[in-house]
Amino acid sequence: MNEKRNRSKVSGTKNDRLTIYDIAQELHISIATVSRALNGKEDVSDETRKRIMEAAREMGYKASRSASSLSRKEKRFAVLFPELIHDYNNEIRRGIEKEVEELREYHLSVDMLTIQGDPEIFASKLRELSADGYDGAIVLSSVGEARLSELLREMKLSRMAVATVTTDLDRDVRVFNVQSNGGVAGRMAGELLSLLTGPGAKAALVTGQLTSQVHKSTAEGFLEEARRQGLEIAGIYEHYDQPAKAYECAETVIREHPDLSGIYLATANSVTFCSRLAELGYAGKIKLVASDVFPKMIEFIRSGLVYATIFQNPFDQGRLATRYLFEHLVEGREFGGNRILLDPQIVIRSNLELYEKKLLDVMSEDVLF
Amino acid sequence: MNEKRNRSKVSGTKNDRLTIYDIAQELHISIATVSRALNGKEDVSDETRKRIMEAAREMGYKASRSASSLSRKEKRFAVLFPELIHDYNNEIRRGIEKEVEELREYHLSVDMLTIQGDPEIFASKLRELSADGYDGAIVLSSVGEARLSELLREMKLSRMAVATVTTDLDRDVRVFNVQSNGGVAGRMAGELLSLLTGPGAKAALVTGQLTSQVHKSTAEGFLEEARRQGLEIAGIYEHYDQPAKAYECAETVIREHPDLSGIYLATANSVTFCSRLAELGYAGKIKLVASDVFPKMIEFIRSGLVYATIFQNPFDQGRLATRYLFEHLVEGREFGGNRILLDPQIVIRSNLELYEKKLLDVMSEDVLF
DNA sequence: CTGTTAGCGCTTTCAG
DNA sequence: CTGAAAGCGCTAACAG
Repeated sequence: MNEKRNRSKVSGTKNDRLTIYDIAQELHISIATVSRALNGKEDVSDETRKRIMEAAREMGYKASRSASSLSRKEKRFAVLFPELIHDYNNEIRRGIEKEVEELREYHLSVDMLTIQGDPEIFASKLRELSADGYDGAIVLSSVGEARLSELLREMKLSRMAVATVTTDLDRDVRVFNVQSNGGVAGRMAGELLSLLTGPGAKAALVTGQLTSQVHKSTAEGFLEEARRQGLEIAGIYEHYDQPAKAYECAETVIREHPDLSGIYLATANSVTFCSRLAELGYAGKIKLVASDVFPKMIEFIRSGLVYATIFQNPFDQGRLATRYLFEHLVEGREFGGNRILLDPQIVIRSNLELYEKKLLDVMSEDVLF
Repeated sequence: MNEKRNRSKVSGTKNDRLTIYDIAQELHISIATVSRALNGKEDVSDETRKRIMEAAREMGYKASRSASSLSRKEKRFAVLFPELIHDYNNEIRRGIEKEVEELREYHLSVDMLTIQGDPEIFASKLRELSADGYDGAIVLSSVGEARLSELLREMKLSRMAVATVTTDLDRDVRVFNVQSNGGVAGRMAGELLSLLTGPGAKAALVTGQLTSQVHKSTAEGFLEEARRQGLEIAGIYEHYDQPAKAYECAETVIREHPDLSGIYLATANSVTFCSRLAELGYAGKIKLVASDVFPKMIEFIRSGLVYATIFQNPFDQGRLATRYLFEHLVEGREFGGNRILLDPQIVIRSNLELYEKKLLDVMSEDVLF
């Protein structure tokens, strides 16, 4: 059979690796079959496949990523962005691009697509990609999570794997989701705000819209911690990420609660709100805790208008989603439909520079990777 | 010459990669020579080497890590730990082990050594390893940075690359160093403490010993920010990481400054200090900001004895050092003798669970890598 | 459904 | 100092 194999002869390579040759030998079959079985290809009898899988597990076989990516066909996936690219999404994109660059070494190619923000169009694009033989897709849909889930469920994308970042779909139509740990972020904001205003003070929550799952858990975390800290919640305001609404919202909030001590701005798009608040002369008076770090926010913190912001790590979200989808596609890594939550971080003036640096392309390489 | 090469024929592999074949062809030499030159092997004439390097650069050649690690001899390096393994070093070790496991795929093998903490012994061990053909070493020496630097400079470890974590050596005797951004950590502590105590309050700094470079920059950062925030610095206390000294130190501090409002505990080994302070009845009275997260510290924060702690990410320090040393060894990545500084993070009660989880082996996979 | 075989891109003997 | 050739471990045609 595989007689050509004469181990322990050449190269300085140490000879201890367990390969498909070993398991083929053990089972008296060819390496090709082993390879096929291990990669879940169709053309293997159930019987044989079972024996192979079992042997592999028992012998503790672990495929060599190097060898496989050297011979494998290129894996392809697409990234679907909604049309509206704001700072946050842009950071996610940068994270994806960064990781893609590293994974090119392993024979991955990725196409970035911008899609008009309507669940129907997203769905049909996905179906098209699937038909075109794409192996996977990362979806960043801004709206219509429920509707899109429904559509995807109906069409059953043959073999294409879908992952989501920040915005999520139903568990059964995607492999995994990566987002920030909203619950903890909300609680951190609550704790900081209470520290800033003192106990028993009056605080408000300003957010995008609560129908979004991420925003909802952030809000819940905040309210929970606020309660714990004895903050009085004056109200919850949604501005639907529309500047006009946010502008108006700022006025409404202070009109309704002239004695307000603090506000948690739970979404990244609160610039207008902040600016308006400052215009109205509330700069130092109301303590602000915000979300994320983007150029405008850096100014706000530096000037003291905003005391702290909770960084949600969009860059790493993109990066991780890319890597995980790759591992799923190539190595069959499973995620059980789980959400992968990244740690939010507190940014105040003294560590602001670290996050400012991340925004530039400097990136200084660190962590992680 | 390399006639066996017939590109664009087989496999589904896309055909666009620039390989050593291309550059060999271009220069009318063999791929073996190209490979040798690119890897800095001895046996290549200066003339040829120069031509090859230049061609490679011009053509934008980038070696395939997969292909190389598939054929390469195993790279070996050693990790030298000081005898005293406390929580912090242990986390570094875990980080190293984690990364080593991932890099085994790329033919890396690592030995962990525990060394008696004396510069002379460290040096002679390093010289021995170098003679044994080790390609690199990561050093975590606890004391005698200056002396060890001197010894290493004298002996000139043939070709072995040395990297350091946390504790550093002189730039010319190691390739790079990884540590936490002490300066920023100190400033963060300063800002938080000032927020907790209010402006103009009296605060003290308690640290291990200031001869260590990391601790020194942390202290400087703290003092700078304290000044900025208008904190009055009552004093700087060193306890040399000795429990007995720390115990005593707690008493000294409150005796000398009964009106103290806050303390920054700048090193990880301040448990005794904290406990003693609590015993003396100063639990709620003096605001504490500490360093790092380890089991005992988690309790302190949960109970409110310590308000915040600055996490210095030892796990990632170990991990990154390992990866970078690997990249240096295998891909010739250069660091210009630089320090690689990781971002310190603020831990308060509401995000404590995230860091607690990191300590368990759960690690939940996230980031980074 | 299974086996044979030709590489992926690179490094390392082994001969000159 | 340089070249030829044999693999590293795996996958993808291509035959059966």
